Amino acid sequence: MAAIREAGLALIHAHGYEAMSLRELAREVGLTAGALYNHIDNKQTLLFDLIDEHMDQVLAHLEEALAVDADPRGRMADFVRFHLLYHIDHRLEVFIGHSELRSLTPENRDVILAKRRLYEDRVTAVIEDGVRGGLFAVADSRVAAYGILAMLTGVCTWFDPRGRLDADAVIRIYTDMVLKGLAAPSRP
Amino acid sequence: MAAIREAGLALIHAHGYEAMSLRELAREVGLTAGALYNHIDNKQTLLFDLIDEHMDQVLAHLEEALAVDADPRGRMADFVRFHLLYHIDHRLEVFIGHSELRSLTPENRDVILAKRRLYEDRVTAVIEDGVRGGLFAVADSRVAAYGILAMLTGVCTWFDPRGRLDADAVIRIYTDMVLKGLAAPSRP
DNA sequence: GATAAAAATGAACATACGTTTATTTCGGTC
DNA sequence: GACCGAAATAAACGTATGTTCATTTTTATC
Repeated sequence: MAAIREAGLALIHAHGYEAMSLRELAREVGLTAGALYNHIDNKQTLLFDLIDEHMDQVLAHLEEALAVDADPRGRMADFVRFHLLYHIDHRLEVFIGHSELRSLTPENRDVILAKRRLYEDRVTAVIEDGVRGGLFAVADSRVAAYGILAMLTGVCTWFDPRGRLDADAVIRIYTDMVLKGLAAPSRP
Repeated sequence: MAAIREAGLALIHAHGYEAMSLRELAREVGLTAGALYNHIDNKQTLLFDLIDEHMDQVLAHLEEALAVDADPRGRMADFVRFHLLYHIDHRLEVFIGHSELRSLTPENRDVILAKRRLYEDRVTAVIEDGVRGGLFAVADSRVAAYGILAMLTGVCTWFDPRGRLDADAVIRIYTDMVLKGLAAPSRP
């Protein structure tokens, strides 16, 4: 049931997974605690499903976003736009996907980390493409990818849709910084 | 008592503030639950003190790090080195300082956010200096500061002291990306 | 070695936890 | 309108929560 997933997301975000109570979640969706178990397996599976489905979604949308452009600079710009827009729209999932890795079963955590590595691999590959073509120059493509990912994901902590800057302005600023940060020194 | 603060840090990191138990904290330092109250005011104040003292420390060390160099490029490089080294050494505090803002009293949260703003202001000022001098070119110094801060702070989530790269290598890579990302187009 | 201050104890407070279970209610199909 | 599977209920399981308090133990000063 979608209402349970949504309320669960909000409650985990507000209290942390361990401290969030299934009784409060049930109350929030108009059920009693026991009745929840007609819709979820247990608390741990609820957390895992929330994060896992988010990972599947973001991976699928990433493929779409990267399929548009052939040039590494264009692909990187497409990626920056996609990552910012998607993460602005899914702040709770992103927060939980990082802070509650600790609460996952080792097996469940491994599943999520493998999917996250896939995401990082795709970004790293774009950078490596650019390096091979002489457009980018970085000492380590993977660390560069980590840096860019952290920088972009950081919008989740401060972006306000009704703030001084709208999403497009942020995208312009970040795209400029990322492309300049990766760029090879221009030939004279 | 330092042992309480250290164990509290580890327990909050492992379970989240709400779910961490004072009884377990007491057990960890060889006390009974009630005896804890000879050393701390209450659970909330323990959390606040942990974060607040971290903020004070990082602010003080930032001032030292920024006092060395006059040139904006040098100051930014100094900042990148400092921020990376300090955050690598204080991963638990950094994690809690972000993820457990939600668990602070509104008044306590405001205190922390004000200190964080001071930190951001200092970085923003360095960027603005560079922009004024024509060395840097960014559309918005504050957003650029947010981006750089998130990028650097991200090391906390993946850096492994015994991994493929040591801290100095990471510092070189990030310093290069940051300075290039901020740089004004070179004059012909 | 008495004394005073500081620290530790264990019990108590009312309340909450995730999950299971036997039982009742609900929705929709013949 | 009987029937059946799905969904909801209330109660129960043993255990845990932050904090207070009267009492006992430890520590250090003269």
